[in-house]
Amino acid sequence: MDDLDRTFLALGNGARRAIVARLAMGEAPISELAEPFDMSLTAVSKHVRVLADAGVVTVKKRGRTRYCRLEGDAMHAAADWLNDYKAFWEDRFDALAAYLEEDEGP
Amino acid sequence: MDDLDRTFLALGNGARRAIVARLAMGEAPISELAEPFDMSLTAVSKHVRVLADAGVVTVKKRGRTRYCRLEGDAMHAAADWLNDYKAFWEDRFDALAAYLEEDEGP
DNA sequence: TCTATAGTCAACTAATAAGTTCACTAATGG
DNA sequence: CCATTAGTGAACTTATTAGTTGACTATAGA
Repeated sequence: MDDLDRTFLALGNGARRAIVARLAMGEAPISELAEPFDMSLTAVSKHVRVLADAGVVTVKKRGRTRYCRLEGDAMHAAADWLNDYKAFWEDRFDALAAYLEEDEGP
Repeated sequence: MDDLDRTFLALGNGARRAIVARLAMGEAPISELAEPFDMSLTAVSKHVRVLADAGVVTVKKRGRTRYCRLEGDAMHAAADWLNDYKAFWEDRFDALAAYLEEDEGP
């Protein structure tokens, strides 16, 4: 499994995307991330680990609290991958053809 | 499981992303998609089904052949979701703050 | 020091994913 | 008609995911 696999799989879950959305507003402890969910803290902690393994978030311990924050790089890579196919939702097939010929393709 | 879940999960596999890359060059039958893989046709057929269930590709039967082609909408939605967090890889936290205040947030 | 808080770890269950093989259907071409 | 090609379906294995509970560690605060 490669990095992109892990990133896309991490984002393929609504709870984890909600965590990402929350962290976009600023770092937060795991227990705070867990509040909106009808789910054990353990379960949320596992979701955070999936995001962390994918590099989408980093976790830092201060005292007894683990603070999570969003890291852009993994999502950037995923967005870059997707954007190679922009032509398919923008009716710019000419641009895609040009892109594909320029190199080995996406 | 919602649409975005299915799309991200579908893309969270290298073989399926390779299929998407191939289809960006034009539609292709499943047996042609299978050629580069060291995998049974049945397995590739299942990968195509995962992509189709996510709306990433459509499959049309002509004669005994199923032609697959890329559909932009699902990937577009995924790219849109990711682009809401662009500020995290572009050091434009001001822009994100503005975005988050403008409405309910991402 | 004692208690509450923050979170992890281990063990378990139930569901889903990724692959296989084999049997099958449906269309093509000679 | 017959063999080949294209692909599906069912049954199976193995691994992973998502969640649970209960016991545990570590820190904070009165």
